[in-house]
Amino acid sequence: MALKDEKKIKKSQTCPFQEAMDLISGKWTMSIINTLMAGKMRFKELERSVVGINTRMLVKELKQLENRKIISRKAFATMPPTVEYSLTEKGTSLKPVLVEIQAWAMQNVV
Amino acid sequence: MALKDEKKIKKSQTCPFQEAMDLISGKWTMSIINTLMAGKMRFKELERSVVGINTRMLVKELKQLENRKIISRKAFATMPPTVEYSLTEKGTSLKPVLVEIQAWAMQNVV
DNA sequence: CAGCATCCGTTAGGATACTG
DNA sequence: CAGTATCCTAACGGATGCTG
Repeated sequence: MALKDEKKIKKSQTCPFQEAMDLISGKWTMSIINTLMAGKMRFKELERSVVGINTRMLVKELKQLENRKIISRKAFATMPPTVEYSLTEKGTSLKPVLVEIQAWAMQNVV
Repeated sequence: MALKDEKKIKKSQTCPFQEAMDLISGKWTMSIINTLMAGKMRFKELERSVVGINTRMLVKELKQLENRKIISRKAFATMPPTVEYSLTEKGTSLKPVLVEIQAWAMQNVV
């Protein structure tokens, strides 16, 4: 059976900036991307690394990020299954954004 | 009477990064900040500049941003009333973040 | 392990009428 | 003009059990 929580990619956003914000928004999105900046990671690893997230949210985010070509998913037909997530070129290019947010956070939220 | 939609500042976030993300997230937040980068603006001006937003959302965002010291509000006892919103030092310091997001948006979302 | 399904409460966001 | 109030819907997010 198909998925229940099928993702609906919001089309027809106004400007690219809004679309970017739409992507960046989301409680866990940037944390996941940030975590993946360190290198590829398996599902369970991510679940442990991104403190506080739960399975459903992680699955959801990963799917959305995959759809948006921010991350890529590689599954291996092992038993038990192995799935590796890593940033795409597009995903990696978010690094400067991440850096600036972190810099701002350190200086201001303290 | 007090406000109905009283803002509840989410306390006890984990790390500063999460807090920053919590601030940045929000459909209109960055657009408003971006608009205010150009200089101080009145309520109605903002409502017109931030395309697609409605009164309730603008009020809500402005209040939240004021609470977080990102913008400052100056009201003048004229008739009809005049209220000017402008970025604080803290708000202006978000400029690099904005720049990076926009750069990324232009390159990737196209 | 990787993940989908289900139940469920909370928040975000939208439309719009109204007031000092 | 600068908001407030009210009504509503759609996402977001959390907990947890189950399966190939």
